[in-house]
Amino acid sequence: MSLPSPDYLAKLNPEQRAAVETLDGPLLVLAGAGTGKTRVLTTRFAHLLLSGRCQPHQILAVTFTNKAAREMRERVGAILGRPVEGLWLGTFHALAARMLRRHAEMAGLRSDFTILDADDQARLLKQVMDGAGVDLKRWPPNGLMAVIQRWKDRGLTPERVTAAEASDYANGRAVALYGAYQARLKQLNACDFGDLLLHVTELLRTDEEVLGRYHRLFHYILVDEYQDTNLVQYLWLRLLAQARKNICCVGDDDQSIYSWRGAEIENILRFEKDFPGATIVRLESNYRSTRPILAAASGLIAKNEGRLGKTLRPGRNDAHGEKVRVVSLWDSEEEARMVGGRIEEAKRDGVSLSEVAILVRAGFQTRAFEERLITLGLPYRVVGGAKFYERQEVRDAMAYFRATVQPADDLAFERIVNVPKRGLGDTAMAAMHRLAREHRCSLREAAQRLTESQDIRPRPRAALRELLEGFARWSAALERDGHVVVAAQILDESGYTEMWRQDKSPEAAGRLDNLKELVRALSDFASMPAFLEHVALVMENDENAEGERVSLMTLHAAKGLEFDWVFLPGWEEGLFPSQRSLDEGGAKSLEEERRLAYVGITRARKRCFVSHAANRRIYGNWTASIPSRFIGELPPDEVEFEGEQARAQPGWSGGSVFAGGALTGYRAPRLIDAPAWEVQERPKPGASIAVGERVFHQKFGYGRVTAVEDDKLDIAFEKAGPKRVLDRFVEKV
DNA sequence: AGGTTAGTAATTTTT
DNA sequence: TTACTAACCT
Repeated sequence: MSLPSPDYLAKLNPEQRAAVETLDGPLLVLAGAGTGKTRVLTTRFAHLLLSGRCQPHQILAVTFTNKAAREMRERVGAILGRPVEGLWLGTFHALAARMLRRHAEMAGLRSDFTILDADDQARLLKQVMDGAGVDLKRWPPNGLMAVIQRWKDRGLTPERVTAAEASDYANGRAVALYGAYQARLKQLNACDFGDLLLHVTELLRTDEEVLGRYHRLFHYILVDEYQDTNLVQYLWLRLLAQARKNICCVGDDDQSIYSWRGAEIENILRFEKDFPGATIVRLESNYRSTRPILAAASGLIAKNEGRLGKTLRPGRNDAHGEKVRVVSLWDSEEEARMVGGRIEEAKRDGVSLSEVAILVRAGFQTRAFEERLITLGLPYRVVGGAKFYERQEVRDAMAYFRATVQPADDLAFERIVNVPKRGLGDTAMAAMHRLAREHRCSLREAAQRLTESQDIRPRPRAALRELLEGFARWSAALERDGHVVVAAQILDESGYTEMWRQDKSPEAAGRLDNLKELVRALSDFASMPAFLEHVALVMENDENAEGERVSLMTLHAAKGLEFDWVFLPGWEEGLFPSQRSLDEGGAKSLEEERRLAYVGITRARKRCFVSHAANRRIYGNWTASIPSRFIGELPPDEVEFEGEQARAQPGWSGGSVFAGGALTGYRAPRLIDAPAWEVQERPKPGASIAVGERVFHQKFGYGRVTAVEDDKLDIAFEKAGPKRVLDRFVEKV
């Protein structure tokens, strides 16, 4: 290939170009934040095709999100000047599902197997545990769910779980329960998300013939976000790459933030060992952020031990800019006011609100900011909240569709058999399950038998018969009238829409809208099963992205995004880094929290505000907190401190002290002399307490006020009984 | 069968 | 504080 550089290569910097043009053998591209990772990936894809190395269908390109897959598809198409078809380009799960459908019978499934979502999984596992006589109070199903998922993440079928990998959950019954759960899935012709990769990997591991077919098929493999792969995904990739060894993984060890979901940062750390002779290319030229922002992020992440090492340098000439600002505040309300005020200022200065984001550690933190933004009249959107396909009414409707198409889908049938209320209670359901067990048939067949027996009262029996007739009618109508028409018919004739019409709650109208939207969405698909597959794998979240709005989201949800202005509130010990995370994972988790902080800072193009509050309301009561150690780890020369001085914290590595102070204009005028976090007084002492209110007393605990006389209160304490106390000794809760 | 209440637990969630 | 679940009452 000694032709003059094609246009698409000329646009790359030398390191990017190396990443694109190193085509043979294993390649790891360490792509720092904002270094043009997507460009490299898509250009490489296009380059493979344009250089005549292979055909489109001979490339396996894997992403984690549908969004990333879509983006890659579009950008490759743009470079090639035409849409590309017949690609093996998609998420790990979508690609695994596609493979599994081809070989379903080898995994004990039919090719039309159902993919269960988290909710179905949980219900199924609970049933299995209940059936095995497990004490569900002592051993919550969620606990076992997590254990099983970790096993699946590690490529462990029940047979492969060794003593060393076993869990002491439910007195050592976990593996047996796992086996029972898998057996039940097979019976239902279903699999969960973890199974998609587990089954396929197991197949590739044990069947050379099948493995050989894929070796012949895939000439090149491309992997995005490699730092987030779990063990089974790694095994799957390694098996597929074994023969030709043309695997290119792109990722950033400093942005590995999903270990709690099974991701193993070790995958990327030991790439060179796993793939001998690998080339490593580092992308360190950052085109996104100003120099101070990069310096702050780099200084922070340098405190991590377990990393390959990489330093972001400004790739733009205009990369000077304001320092990262660290703001100290009295309490979380003041913090919300500060952020709101700053956003108003930014807006006045012409910054678009769609270029402003507030990134928090945990979902519940968004609330305080939402309230503040509402007060100020600033439009916002919360990214990653309840997703469309996870809403109750949508899931119910989906269950109706599933039960129509798949008569054996017990989970779907059970979900809606008494929704709307048809008078079927525990007795009827127990009878149905008993019949299903006796005849080894689906619940739907059992229900059929039940309507022919005298086991339940006439009223529920008639209602059940009507439902079953409905299913028969609807599935017959599918062919004739088309899935969109029938979908609407199902929701109407089942009484489901009517149920929400009768509902007086304020959400009812919205739910009816969602049902309409769902039926509309069906029209984008060729058939009902195609739609169900799409929803199971894609779970698209149509955010109301349009319009100028401040974005509110968790740090996790922000990975891969960028904004001109970024606010990072709540940098306090216990909250960020999260105490829970530290308790569970120790030093390793601390490093992951630090990576999360790094992800947060590197989202910012122009301005970045870190803040912490001395007092925060947690589960209703005020708690004092100290600044996050991460604040002390920011390189002091690259940040500017604002607000009340803080003493150096014991745990601070830098030992730096807040400089400056008293320039905020946001700080509440009190307690000027004392460092904010030494003060024991609660921000809201118990003013005007009325009869009937619940209060807390240091000595007597919680109680309810039964009478008020001047400053004296009669309180019925929950533990200590009735007492008379002075109002200043209690606080409202 | 279904609604009410008391008790309990509480991050992050690409598919 | 809220949200969810499991016993409890009607």
